[in-house]
Amino acid sequence: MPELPEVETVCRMLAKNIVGQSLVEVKVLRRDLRWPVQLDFEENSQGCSVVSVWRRGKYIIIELTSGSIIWHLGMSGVLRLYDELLYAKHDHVWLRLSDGRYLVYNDPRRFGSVYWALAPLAHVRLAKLGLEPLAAQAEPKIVFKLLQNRSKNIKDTIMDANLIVGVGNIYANEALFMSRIHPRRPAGSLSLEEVQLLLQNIQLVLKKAIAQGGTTLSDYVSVDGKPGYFKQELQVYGRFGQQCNVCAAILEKLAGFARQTVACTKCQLL
DNA sequence: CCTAGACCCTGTACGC
DNA sequence: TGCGTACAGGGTCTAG
Repeated sequence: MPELPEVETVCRMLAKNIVGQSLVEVKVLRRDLRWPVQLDFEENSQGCSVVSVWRRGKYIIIELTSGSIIWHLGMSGVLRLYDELLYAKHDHVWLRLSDGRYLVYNDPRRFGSVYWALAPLAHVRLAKLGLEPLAAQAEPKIVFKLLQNRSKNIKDTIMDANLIVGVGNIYANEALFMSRIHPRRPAGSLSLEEVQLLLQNIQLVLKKAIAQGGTTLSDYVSVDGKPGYFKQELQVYGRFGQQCNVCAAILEKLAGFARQTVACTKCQLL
């Protein structure tokens, strides 16, 4: 399941492989993704050339000579380059490039979405996105202020893309463990020092995961079909019932969260 | 403005 | 073996 590091990995691969090429043919095989693919998607994007590929949060922006394609991979979406077109189950969109290769979007669960927009950052899905955790504006004081007066637990709060983008369930679990902060702590109760530590660890875990090509749990592969190698580094996610790598206590699965939450309640204090 | 909870979807894992 | 069910997850929407 693609999180920020996986999306970043895909963007880098795409930037290397498709910039400068034109989209010779654009085909949508299924329009009922998470949001319906606009009826004019093909005609808007077809014939344009790729200027650059970058991301905002978990949204991939393929900037074209006219407008941009915005792609969100959802949970199970995969963008891959192929030398030839081989129709596979759950292929929903493909783009034929001027070098003859195909960029194919496959997504079994169809939680992903794709749009064409003239100004991608102004798009309704992107306009209200929060801070980029790896960018310079993500300063502890700013994040501390964002968390003030919030009673919701810190774990679900840092996963809110309207505040901070790109921190999905895996990395939220990991960053809180690294910071020795209990997931159930009210977001507003964290001190500036704790916020600073948490932010540092969010950045650290994201950077490490990017360096390893992301985390492949089951379905994620990059553009070249290769998995990520961060799974072996996970300290808590998916390890409930196993021993904490720091204190050897048994890791617990905690209730009351939007997503699976695992913590060492001996290391991470309320 | 904030929060909790439902919802979208299908492959996988598990119990009987 | 096969069937049914719970679960996984990001992001959005609705109700309170």
